[in-house]
Amino acid sequence: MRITAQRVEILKLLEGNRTHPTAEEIFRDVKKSQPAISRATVYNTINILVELDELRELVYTSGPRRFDPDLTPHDHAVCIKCGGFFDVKSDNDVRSSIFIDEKPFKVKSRDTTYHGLCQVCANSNDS
Amino acid sequence: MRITAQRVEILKLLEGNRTHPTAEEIFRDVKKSQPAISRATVYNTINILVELDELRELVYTSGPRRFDPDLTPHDHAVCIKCGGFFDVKSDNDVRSSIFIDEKPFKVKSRDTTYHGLCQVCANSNDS
DNA sequence: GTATATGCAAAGGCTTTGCAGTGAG
DNA sequence: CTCACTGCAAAGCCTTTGCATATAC
Repeated sequence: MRITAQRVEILKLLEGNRTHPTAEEIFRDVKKSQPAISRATVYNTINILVELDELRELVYTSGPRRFDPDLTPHDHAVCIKCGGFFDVKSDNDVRSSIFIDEKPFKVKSRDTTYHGLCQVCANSNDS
Repeated sequence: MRITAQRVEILKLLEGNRTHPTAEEIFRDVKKSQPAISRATVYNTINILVELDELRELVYTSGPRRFDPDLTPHDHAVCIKCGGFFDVKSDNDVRSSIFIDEKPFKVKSRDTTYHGLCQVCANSNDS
């Protein structure tokens, strides 16, 4: 994997990023320091990082993919009203093996997403 | 919600269906009994059923949406090699409330997906 | 009768691909 | 020097939308 100026900027932007950005958001932000960058480069780099397990692809329903550079085990919560995407501490261990019809399934990763209402939306009264 | 021949056939097809079909697969299968049905009708019906909580939209990464008419609490496992999609018994309860920065989040549903290798793929030796 | 559902085709959002040119190693 | 990466534009996949017609109630 070659180190290019574009990739350096993408990595800089992702480092410590807790906003769960979409590819489009990454593209928009990297454009500030790399005005000529193309979406293809962003998608290409993201896909390589996910492939290398250096970037986590989030798991949820609907909309564009979101990415998370935080590789420590944690879950996520999505507010069904405002769309907010939050980190949640895991309360159970990742099991290395589960059984399906008594046949073992070798777990590589586990993704848990809660769907519901965040505090702000739960307390607001608009329809 | 009106009962039309198309909807009856879609519901028949989904009833007891454990294949986690995509909209395209539902379209293809319903075509057998309703040759003139359009994708728009399938998508429309699916979306209404999901909205009414009569059909579960699965949560996983990549590819088209998959649907599950089994509304009892259970998790899923996806084989990263063959793409197989399996049901998994849940081993923990759905929590009705979690905390994010000490602020409550009202959980409506929880989705857990395991990514890994199914028994067949774990035992095969091809690259 | 009338509102809702249908089928079709077109458009839309997100992502990938093909290709010629560029630049890291 | 060479091969991987880039930017661009086009295409691709999945889904939604607009509209005229059909049909459940």
